[in-house]
Amino acid sequence: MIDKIYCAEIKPEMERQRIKLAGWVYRKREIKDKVFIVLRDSSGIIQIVFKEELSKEAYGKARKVGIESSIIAEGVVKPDPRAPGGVEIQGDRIEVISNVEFFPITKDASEEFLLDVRHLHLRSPKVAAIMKVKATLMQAAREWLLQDGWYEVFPPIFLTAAVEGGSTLFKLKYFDKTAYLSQSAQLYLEAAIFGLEKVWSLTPSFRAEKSRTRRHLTEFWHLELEAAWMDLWDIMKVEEELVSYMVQRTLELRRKEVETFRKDLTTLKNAEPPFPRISYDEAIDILQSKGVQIEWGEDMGADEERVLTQEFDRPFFVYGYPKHIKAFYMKIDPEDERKALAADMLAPEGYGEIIGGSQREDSYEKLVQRIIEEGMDPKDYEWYLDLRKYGSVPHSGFGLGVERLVAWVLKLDHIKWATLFPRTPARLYP
RNA sequence: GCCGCCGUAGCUUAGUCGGUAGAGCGCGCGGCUGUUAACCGCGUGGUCCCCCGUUCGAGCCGGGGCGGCGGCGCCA
Repeated sequence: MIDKIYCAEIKPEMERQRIKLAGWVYRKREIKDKVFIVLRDSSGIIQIVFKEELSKEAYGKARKVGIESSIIAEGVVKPDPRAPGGVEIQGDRIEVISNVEFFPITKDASEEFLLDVRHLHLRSPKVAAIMKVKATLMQAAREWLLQDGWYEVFPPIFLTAAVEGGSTLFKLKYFDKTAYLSQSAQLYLEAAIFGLEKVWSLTPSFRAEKSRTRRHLTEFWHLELEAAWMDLWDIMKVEEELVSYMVQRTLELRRKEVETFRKDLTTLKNAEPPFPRISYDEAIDILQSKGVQIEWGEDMGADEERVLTQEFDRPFFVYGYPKHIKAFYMKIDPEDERKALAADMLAPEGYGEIIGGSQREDSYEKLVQRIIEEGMDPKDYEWYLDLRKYGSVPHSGFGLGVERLVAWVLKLDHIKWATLFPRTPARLYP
């Protein structure tokens, strides 16, 4: 590792100090006997001036270097009001590690082109800022989970057939058998709670749906929690505490990056427990009062959800959905057989669902009945049903879409910007 | 699966009535006493997505195909 300092570490107080930098040429401007190079590294940018009078050799090399070339430069710190950021480097040495003739990304690139050259786009400070925020959100999640006593587990990604509507699963050859890519670790986490009680996992999930929306990817990162002895209300508390900690911690550690994407931090700052809780019934009432055409029993579509999220200035829960629009493994509300003990967490500002959670059906008989009702075969769920045969307990869990959370936190217009190499029905490369 | 839109230079695009395909950016050369995605001048660069048809002549009109984008459904 070379002995260099980061661009962001350079401060006006370091005047006259000699320093070494390594990074990439972000901008270059030539004026008569000077070359201005704005150098970029993972921390930020700094301007280096190469003057012919200071070093003819360095000046000559700097003149020839192309955008995005990798270089090592040396010089002296000099505060200057004309420099971006108020400080610059008077450069007298430059070593060109790898020169670039021409860099494909220029100022008029379309979003589509940027995705075509995503491997090169990743070096932009804006993308780096998103990835830093994503990393910090997950760091915060780990901090919270650790201090609250949750065990991280590592569930399988290869699955056998028939879990929750096979049409959304990616199919692949597994020697002489057929396997599917996991779309949720949930069933496996449910098995894990019998030994560990409170477990979580972070895995990729795959959905073979040709969804063309700003909140769907075919591959996304899924943070899932499952806990024994918790009912729906317990798990909702976990959800709001976790999300709140992730958001507040990120505001603390990554304020600068967050602010480059959103000016108004209100909804983030408001994300403190308790989050508002409204029932599905209340949600329908609100929508009907807003003139939305929706009847009790119908699922909320994207349009309805958007209207609802605009009624809130922080994340909120909708609980008590009709059972027929929810998954078979969710427990039926004993006080109202039409409903499932399910709750979604929706982000405000039009973002909508970031968490789907529920209390799970823990009775063997009822679960078998639900599987049959949904037109599925209990034989396909033998091991899962076993969990209800041998020491079944009340338990609950949820799944959080990591990219969806990032998209809301940074007010991104599409969750694909929250991932390194987005996978959509049409995009598998790069 | 359904609805809508779009394919012209490396990128972003203009292209009138069907008549030799134009610009900006990038890149190259030159200029400029401190630039801020610098600026100025000159130069460089085309399978007009593909096929078929109409026509003396198609980027433009007609038919078919392929690819992509936006939205819905599905969901995290």
